[in-house]
Amino acid sequence: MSADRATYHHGNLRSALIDAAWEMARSSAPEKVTLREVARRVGVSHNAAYRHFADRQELMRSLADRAVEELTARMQARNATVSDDREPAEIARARFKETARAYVAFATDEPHLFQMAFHLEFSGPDVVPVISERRDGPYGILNDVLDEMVAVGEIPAERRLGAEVVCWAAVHGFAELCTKGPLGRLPAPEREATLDLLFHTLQQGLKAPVG
Amino acid sequence: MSADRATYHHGNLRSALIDAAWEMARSSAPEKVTLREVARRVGVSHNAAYRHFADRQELMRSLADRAVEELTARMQARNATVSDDREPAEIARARFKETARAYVAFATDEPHLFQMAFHLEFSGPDVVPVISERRDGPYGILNDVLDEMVAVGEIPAERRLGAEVVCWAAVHGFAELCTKGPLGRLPAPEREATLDLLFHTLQQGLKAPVG
DNA sequence: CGTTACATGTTGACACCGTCAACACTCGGT
DNA sequence: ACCGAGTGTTGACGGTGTCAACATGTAACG
Repeated sequence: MSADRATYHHGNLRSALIDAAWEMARSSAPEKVTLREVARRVGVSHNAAYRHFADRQELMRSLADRAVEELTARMQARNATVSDDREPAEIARARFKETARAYVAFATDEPHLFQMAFHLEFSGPDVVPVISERRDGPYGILNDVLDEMVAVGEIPAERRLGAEVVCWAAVHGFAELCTKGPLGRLPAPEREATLDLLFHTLQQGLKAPVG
Repeated sequence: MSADRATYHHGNLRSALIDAAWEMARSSAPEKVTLREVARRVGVSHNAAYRHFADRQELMRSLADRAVEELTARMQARNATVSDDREPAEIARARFKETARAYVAFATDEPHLFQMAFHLEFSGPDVVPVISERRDGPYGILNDVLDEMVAVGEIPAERRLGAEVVCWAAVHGFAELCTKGPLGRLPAPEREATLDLLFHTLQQGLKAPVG
């Protein structure tokens, strides 16, 4: 009865818990997000969460899903900024760069959420099953962008297979090194320059016929 | 005095603790490595560790250092297997591939240790300061390999700057996706094939003059 | 309208964790 | 022989996730 809410029942505690946990996860590492503290912030007793989540894992998985959605949204948003009054090849390259930049920007702007999105334990077993055919989420956007690169002649069709994994690995690795790795204290301008180098390497590398 | 050891003083508890923690970290996620359980395994009371480590963090940092050393050793070992009775360019390419393969193999064979090695919180602030000039550790090996690639004509000298970051990001990202990401359930043969694709893309991409 | 079933929130307990303070033992130098 | 520093132990504290038992509000059905 320490609650300062009007009714005994909260109304929609589930989403309130997720929201509070989300704010918490934004400024702390995932493992610091604690069931009891979340409950405290919502003004509800510890254990109230157990009526809506089987255990802590399930709450965290919700956050992970939300983090992936957020990442997707930011990639899409940046993708949409590419003006289409240029030649197709240039547009395709711009889309490639911008979506990848959004990916890295998310990692550096919201390192904890980024970490969350790729916390294996939390993200369900269905983010991308093996080398999925899924076309939604970050993976789907990347696939679309690469398809456009092929359509536009920037990548030969026979190099398309597996290109999404190569690109994802490269960009994800860069983001990871910026977030938790030795590139963490790299100033933003140098980071951008290095990222451009990465783009250049990928684009050129994907043109060469497979030997 | 629940200890089953002969003397009251252990002898060299510090390294015994590290060893026990190492074995534990090998089969569990870093956050599951617990001071009390480590002490239990060594047959010493909880809190005994505090005579040798300021706190849990310090123990974990020791493990992270050791993990980086282990990774380095495996890369070097694999590097040494490259026979040198071929033409220089081929040798350089082989070294490039083998060290990177060792990196990924470490990640897939010992996912928890790999995770440990790159746990920002644990690894000291000196793994690679910014874009370091350090030549030891995995970063050093990579730099050596790339220098050889330049010396042998596989990479033009003007593309050398930043190449180590690009390669590291790509390989690290691939390893990361195999360990904690959506590539986790990718069968080994396909993983190798995709990794070869990554090598090819990097090698070709690093040849092209920077635009 | 009244009662009963169910969903939801609370309380209290348990085992585990990291950490601190106080105590106990051992050993090396005097 | 003794003392002090170094090392290991005990016990406590607050924090955590989780379970079981309980309380309360809501809705459905008579």
